[in-house]
Parts: sequence; structure tokens; C-alpha cells
Amino acid sequence: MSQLDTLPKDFAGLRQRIVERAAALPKRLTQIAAYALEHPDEIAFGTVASIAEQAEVQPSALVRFAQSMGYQGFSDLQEVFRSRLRDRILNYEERIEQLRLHALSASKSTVLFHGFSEAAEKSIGSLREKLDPAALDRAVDILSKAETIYLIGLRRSFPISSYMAYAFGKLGVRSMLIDAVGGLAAEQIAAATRKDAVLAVSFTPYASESVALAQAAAARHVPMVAVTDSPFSPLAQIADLWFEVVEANFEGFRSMAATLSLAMTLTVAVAEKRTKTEPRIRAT
Amino acid sequence: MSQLDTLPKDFAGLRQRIVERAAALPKRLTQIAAYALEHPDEIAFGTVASIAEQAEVQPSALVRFAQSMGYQGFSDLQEVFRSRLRDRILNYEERIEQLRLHALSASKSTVLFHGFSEAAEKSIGSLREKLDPAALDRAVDILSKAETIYLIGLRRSFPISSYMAYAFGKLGVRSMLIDAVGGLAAEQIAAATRKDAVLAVSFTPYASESVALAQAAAARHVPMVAVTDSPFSPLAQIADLWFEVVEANFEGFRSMAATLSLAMTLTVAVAEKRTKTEPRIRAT
DNA sequence: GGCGAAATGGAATTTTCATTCCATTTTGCT
DNA sequence: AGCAAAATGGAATGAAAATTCCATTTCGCC
Repeated sequence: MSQLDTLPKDFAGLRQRIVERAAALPKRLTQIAAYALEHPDEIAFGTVASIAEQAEVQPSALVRFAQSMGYQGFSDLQEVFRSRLRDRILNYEERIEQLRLHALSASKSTVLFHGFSEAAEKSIGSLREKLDPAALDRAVDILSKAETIYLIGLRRSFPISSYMAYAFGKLGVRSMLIDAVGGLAAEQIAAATRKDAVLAVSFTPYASESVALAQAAAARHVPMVAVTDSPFSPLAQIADLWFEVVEANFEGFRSMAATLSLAMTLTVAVAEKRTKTEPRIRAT
Repeated sequence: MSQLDTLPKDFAGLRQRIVERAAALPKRLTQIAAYALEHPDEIAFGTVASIAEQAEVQPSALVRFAQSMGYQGFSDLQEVFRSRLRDRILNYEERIEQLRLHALSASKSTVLFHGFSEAAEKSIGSLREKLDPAALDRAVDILSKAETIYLIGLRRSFPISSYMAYAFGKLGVRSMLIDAVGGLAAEQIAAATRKDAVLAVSFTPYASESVALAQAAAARHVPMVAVTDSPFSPLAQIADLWFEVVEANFEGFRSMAATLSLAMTLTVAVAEKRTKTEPRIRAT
């Protein structure tokens, strides 16, 4: 309670404090300290009653333990254990501290920059964890068999599709960017057949034109790989194979970093797979 | 409630059930389904009240959702979301092991993906270290004073400029994307005056058309902010202010993540600075 | 366009949980 | 050993949270 020094807000700091003070603590509280360090996720998710039972102490002892560490009650201490679980997923702890320091002295635009960067890093990190290698291989397989790859991605997704069009061009892979210039989107995709393939990219709120184009292609049985953000996406319904990419956002603006990384991967992988069959130009 | 079939005890099963049933669910519950899959951590850690607020629904709707998935109440469903996190933590060491295995037996495309992701993370990290906050503020200042912001960025930089055009549009900032449709690039930029501004993006090898357009604008004294990769870039010579962004590359393909992060920052910062003068639309 | 059923919002209620309090036990010191 | 101070256990309390209930709105069908 009478805690003049700053009380640990992150798990690393709390852990250190527990180790330091444990020796000077009464028996029952030492017991709790040991339990806490050994079963941190129990502390994070359990209730006072359930933890007390597990650790074979009284509920009140848990509260006293938290107070002896400087917190007002058990709930405050538990919050630190929970934050550890949130952060650990992406290995953050240090980052957040750093960001906090930055944020104090920084201008509004600097805060924005770090916020967007953070969102980008988070997005990439989470896709790295959950991207299915087998799905990636299948997607490359579908696309590399296509005579022409049709790229659907308008509005927010247009940077992705236009990047792929650029890179495919450099790599000598025949592709068609559906850019809807002159209102000719439908005409642009009309030539796609079963021998081609579609790569469709769309995120909430799904641009209705992109969806309509993808559906038109699907109706004609053009093989389709989709990149979208939810199993409820209209693209997920119609694609032969789809990737779920959830981008983190900052101030309501979603990152595109993870999607872009995936797009680059597909582009290069398809180009390389093709080169094995028919030799082609290689470029940056 | 009247759940004869086994109700999901692990997250994977629950996830599948949510996807299956969501279509047949009423509007509000579908909304919750989407939120739950997109923010599983929130469900795991939050309280009914806090989650309800985040997802913009009533607390009672969350309980109904849980019941429609076969659970007795929200707490039971939440327990599944929590178990997912527990498991994830327990698997942490395994994960590293798994990653090691991946690296050995990984498919070519997985290696590509991790390579590009790493390049993106590196690029962002290095820009975070060296981006000058004062320069950022000045750039925002220059751009926010413009009547119309002309966006120059072709070929490899086109994803960046097209993203900014999209975002500026959403934010109600007048901008003109020089997309060179119909070979009309010169005409597109011809209207720019001293009261406007140019944001030019170009990297080695500098697309000659981009450079020519920027020079044309500079000759007419249009204020210019540039994003490029070297002090020797032709853009650096003519811009009033320029950012050096060095993107890491993998297998000869440069990331765009850092540039994109900077682009988002400029876009939002300019929009916010403008809103102080004249009220405008706010959107994602 | 009107009727009935389903869905929804929000307040009321119940349950669960953290915290506090106090009687009892243990510990440390003389 | 005997006393005071600290620690402990367990029940009582109050706060917060989940759940239920009901009036109102929305939706689908005739």
C-alpha cells in the first residue's frame, strides 16, 4: 500500500520484485510467491478462490500477497499476469515500454508513425504464426498452372494487386490487372477461362465491385485464390482456396504489411515454379 | 441449451462451429461472431460489459450468442477462448522447436514468406530509429497547406501513391493521383500551382517518367515532399523536403513496408491537421 | 399494409467474486 | 515459559459481473 517506488506494470518487473521480496515474506506468502512464478497462467486466468485452492492457501492470503507487492488488491496484480499473456504472443514487452517513452516527448505525427509501424509489425507477426504452409503451396500450385493470372483488388486492396501486376511483369509471368479503367472491369475479366486463374483480394467492407467480378469469374469456373479477412467474406465462399489475413489497425487505419508480404511471396513463388517449366526473364 | 451433440471444448472446434452457424444467425449475433473470430484475445480477457462495448452490442446479446453456440452462458464460451491462450503459452517451447523443423523441411514458398516478412520488419525497425520527427512535422505542414495534393509514384511506387489517393479520398482531402492513364500524366500534373503540393515517391532505378513529372512541377515552383532511397536520387535534388527510406530486401525484392507506414502517417497527419481548420469527413 | 414471430435493447435480478474483518494460532523475543 | 506482535484461517460484506426478464422494435409473410 504505502508504495512510494513505482510498482511494476510489466511482468518482467513484477517477477523481479517477487524474487527480491520473497525471502522477507511470511511463510504463507512465500508459498504463494513460489506458486505464482511456477504457474503464471493460473494466476492470469483463475479466480481468487480457484487459485487459492490450487496453491493450498486461503483466498485472503492471495489478497495480502498482492498488497505486499505494492498493489491495492489481487485484481491489480492479476492484470499484470494477464498483460504478459497478451504481450508474449508477439514478444513485445520491451517494445511497449519503448513506445511509451517515445510517446511522451513526441509530436502527433511521430506517434502516428510509430502506431502504424507497430500495427504493421503486429500484423506480420501474427500472420507468420498462423499462415499454413500447405495452403501456401497449394495456392502457388493453382496460380502457377494458369496461363494468365487475373488480379482482382480495388479500392483499399488496389495497392496489393497493382504491386503484383508490376512484379509479375518484371518476372515474365503473364498477368492482367483488373484496374477498372474506363469502367471496363467486366470486360477485363471476361476473357478469363478455366485455364487461367484469379487472385482476388478484398477486405471489410468488401468492395462490391471486386466481389461482383470475383463472382463472375467463379461462375465461369476460373480457379480462384483469395486473400481476405474473415471466413464470412464473400470471397471465402467462392474461392477454391483462401487466406485469412487479419491486419492490426491503429486509429482505425488497418495495416497492409502482412497482406503485402503474402502478395510478394505468392508472386515470387509462382514465378519460380514456372521457371522450372519454361525459362523466363529474371529481374528485380 | 438443448445440445445433444458434443459442444466444442477446444478453440479449433468452437471456431468451426461459429463459422458453420453464423450464416443462420440473426444480425446482431452474426456481428458478434465476426468480432469474436477477429478479436479472440478480447473475448478471453474482457468482461461481458467491456466486450459488448468493443463489439458495439448489448451485454445480453453476448449471452445469447454463447447460448446459440450451445453453451449455458457466456462464461462457458469464454473458458474456451481462454484455454486457447493457455495452450498457446504451453506450446511456446514446442513452437520454437516446430519453427526449427519448419526451417529444415519448409517448402520454398514458406521460406520466401518468412524472408519477405523479415525484410519488412527490418525495414520498419530501421526507419523507426532514424526518422526525424522534425522533418515529419515539416512535411505535414507543407502538405496540409496545399489546396490539392498531387501524388507522383509510378511502377514500383504506384502501390504507395494509390494507397494515399484512396485514403485521402476517404478523409476528405483533395488529392490527384498521377496514374498516367491514357498517357496523360503530363496533363494530369499540369494544373498544379504554388498553392498546391506534390508528394513524389521513387526508388532506384528511378522511373524516368516519375522524375520528369516531378521536375516539371518543380520548375513551376510547386512545393514538393519526396520519399526516396538516397541523397543522390534526382528527387532529393529538387524537393523542398525529402525522406530517406531504405528498405531491406530479400532475394532481390525490396520490401515496401516502411514506406507504406510513412505514407499512412503522412496521410492521416495531413488530414488531421486540416480538420482543425475546416471540418471534414472521418472514415476508415 | 397489417399481423405474428423473432430479435433486440436495456433495466432488474441473481450469482460470483474480491475484499475486509476479526477471532485464533503461530512466531519471536525476553 | 510467557507475553506481545505478526500471521493465518475462515466467515461476512460489498462490489462487480453474468444472466434473466420484459417492453419495444424489427422482420418476414400473407
